[in-house]
Amino acid sequence: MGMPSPGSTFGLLADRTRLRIVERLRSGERTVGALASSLSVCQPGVSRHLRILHEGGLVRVRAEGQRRFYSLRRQPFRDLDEWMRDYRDLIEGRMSRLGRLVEEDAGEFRPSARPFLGD
Amino acid sequence: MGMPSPGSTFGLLADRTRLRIVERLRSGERTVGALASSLSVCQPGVSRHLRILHEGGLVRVRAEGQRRFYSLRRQPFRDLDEWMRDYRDLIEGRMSRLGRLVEEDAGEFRPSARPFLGD
DNA sequence: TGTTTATATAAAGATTGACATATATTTCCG
DNA sequence: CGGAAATATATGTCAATCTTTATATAAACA
Repeated sequence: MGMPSPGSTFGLLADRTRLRIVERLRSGERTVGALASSLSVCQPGVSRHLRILHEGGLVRVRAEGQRRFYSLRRQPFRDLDEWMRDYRDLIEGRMSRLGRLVEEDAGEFRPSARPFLGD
Repeated sequence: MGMPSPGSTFGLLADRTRLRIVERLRSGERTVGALASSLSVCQPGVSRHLRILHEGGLVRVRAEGQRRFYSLRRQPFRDLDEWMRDYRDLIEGRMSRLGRLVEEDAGEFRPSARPFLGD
């Protein structure tokens, strides 16, 4: 459990608030207060999520006086990108024969409670 | 809430078992039983996770007799790839000025319970 | 030193989510 | 038709997680 794997990164990004935090950090480092006010989330909430993100290796912190500047680390995103590479064939439509069989229906998608039966 | 967004996809992939299922499906469609035995997860468990994946739009189903063949849909992965595009600059080290300031430390990373103070 | 600002942690309640066991449904086959 | 195979659902339980409120720490400042 040294390096954060894509699997655990998914868990970090699965939370709505955390994802919004990460997207704010995409353009550069931010303080806790800046995040809290810009996201209209209470400060302890932001702190807690930042702690989780930090423990998960997604962000780093830099202290300057009383303020803490959080920013994204690149490694986990690099790992995510690497993980996605295995799905490039799927993404670009190049499927194995087995996959192609069902990929060709290409019909519209509609989620349903029942995988089948219901239209 | 129509199309599965990256955000919700992260939630789907956050679960260990579901991620393993998805990775099996990467090479083509599989039946529930095949997944259950190959992953050593009980069949109801696999069915349940497949239902969640289906409701989330990550997989489709094809019925053939008593068996159901599950396979990956490409759209959510395409969306994921698209989402990652916004992080390409970060991944490749091209950061905004603000980001670069902290990116340059490039020191080793070590998760800790306390974001600071510790070491 | 006392007060304000910025951030972290604690505690408690509510919600969600996973897992295992048992059972129902559908299809195949003799 | 009756049994077996494949898959889905229901239920009860347990653990993890999020949210809020209150409080603690730590630095800045007057």
